[in-house]
Amino acid sequence: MSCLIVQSDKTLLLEIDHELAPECRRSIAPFAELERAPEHVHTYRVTPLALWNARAAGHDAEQVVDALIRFSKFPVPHSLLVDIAETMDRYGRLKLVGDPVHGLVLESSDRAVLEEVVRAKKLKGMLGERLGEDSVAVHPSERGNLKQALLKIGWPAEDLAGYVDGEAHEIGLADGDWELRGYQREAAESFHAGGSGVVVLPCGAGKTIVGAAAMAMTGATTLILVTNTVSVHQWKSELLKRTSLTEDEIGEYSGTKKEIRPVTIATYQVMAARRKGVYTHLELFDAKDWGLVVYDEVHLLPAPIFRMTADLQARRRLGLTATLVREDGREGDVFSLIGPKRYDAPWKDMENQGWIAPADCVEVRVDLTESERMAYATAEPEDKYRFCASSETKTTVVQQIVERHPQEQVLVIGSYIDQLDELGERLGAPVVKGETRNKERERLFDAFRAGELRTLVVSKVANFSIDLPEAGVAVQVSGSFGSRQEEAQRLGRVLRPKSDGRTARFYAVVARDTLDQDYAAHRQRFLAEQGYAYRIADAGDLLAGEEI
DNA sequence: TATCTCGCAA
DNA sequence: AACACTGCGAGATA
Repeated sequence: MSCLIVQSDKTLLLEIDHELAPECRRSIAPFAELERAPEHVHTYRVTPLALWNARAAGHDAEQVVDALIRFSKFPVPHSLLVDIAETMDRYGRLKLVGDPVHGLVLESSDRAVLEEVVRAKKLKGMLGERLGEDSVAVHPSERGNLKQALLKIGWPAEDLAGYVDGEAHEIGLADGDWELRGYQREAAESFHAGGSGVVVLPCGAGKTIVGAAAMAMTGATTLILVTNTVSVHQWKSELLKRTSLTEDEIGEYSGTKKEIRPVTIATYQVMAARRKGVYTHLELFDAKDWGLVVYDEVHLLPAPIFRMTADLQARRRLGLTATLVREDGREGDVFSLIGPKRYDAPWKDMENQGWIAPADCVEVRVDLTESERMAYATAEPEDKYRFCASSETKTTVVQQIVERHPQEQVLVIGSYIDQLDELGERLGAPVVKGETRNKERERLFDAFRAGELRTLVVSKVANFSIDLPEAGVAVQVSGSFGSRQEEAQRLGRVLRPKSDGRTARFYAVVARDTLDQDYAAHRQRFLAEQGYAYRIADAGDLLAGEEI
């Protein structure tokens, strides 16, 4: 009848072919993380961080328990339900509040918890004078570090200490031939009500516009931190288009320009740049009395920016991202330093509303040749992935795939330059890689956009370049080991809605029975969590002319 | 002053 | 565990 097996080790097994599976996935996604996603049964894990995010979003333990019981095939282990209730109850047992006399105070209605915390070695030096049975003073400069440390020892504090307003600066949304979409408004409102936190939206869903709406609601000077200079320019032009802000109210702070204006857009790199061990651009944080700090692509936030953010806890902070997963496992630091997840729009919901195109994902499995198999077996461990990912046979398969879609524009994406050069030659398509001059990139991207170029081969530049054109079909031939966010970004390249509503295709060409296959499985996890199922096809069938 | 090229860090 | 790509900043070139 039902589709879920709930185990006492906090793993959930979901039978994905079951008719209730999509509904079940949607119910458990807020508090469970996808761990493994093979063909028939997906494994989720109920993690503390996911439970706390759910809690911060206003879900209570009862809702979580209900979801598990509703979909479970067998009686749910009682110990697990107790554990979930207790874990969720840990969030907010401690509260950080502002105090007119002591500045910042950590308080708890549970004295035992406070005793435990006061004695914790990891919190040494962050706490001040004991104010009473249920409260202790906190050094204001330790607000961020304390939250980070409390999360690590399993007692995440709810931060109710409020924010400085910052220097007021009126920002309105521009009138024009556009409207804030429903989910964008909800996201901005949900952020504003929470004060700080993260908004998760798929690529192309208009994160910049959510940022603009949040800025309008805050009505204060804003510092926007972004990953690269292309993004600096994109934010600026988008803000000019969508808000009342004018050219001279928006500053660029990067390697080449150092403008500080009521709204300033800076790169992470310039902030993280050190000269002889000292950060040279810290003055930007104090240059204005910022009322809001926006962190674009928060899943890529570099370590030094985390450290600086720990000192900015009195300012409102908005994190924007398409995937909250970080390959370095610092999700907890995002939670404690930027804030909990305030809004999350699953990709499939966006698809149902027509904001992104439906996509058909196919994993094409290729056999290594006899000689390749031998070479793979004897290769040094550090060469193994590169070798199997760049198998000769893949080139022929990619050629076939491109021929199968004569009406579509195709992007071929990979990670190894040798392989891509070879592919470019065989397909008669230009290759855009790191060494391609900016002028040349622009020319090729324009030609592709204009439809003069049907096929384009791109390297890892696809991970950074925002003005890369979109396509109807993407073929991935190799990836950065198991990077989930890279996979998500690459799929994003085909998700712009098509004028006739047709489905996009995403092919991952993978060498069978090798490391390539293992990494591919790992990369697909995030997208599986979003409801994308990969069909598995055999390259032999494809080459024999069969429909796949 | 503007633009390019390079080494470096992450 | 390895590769590709990026931005910064400084020095060179015009």
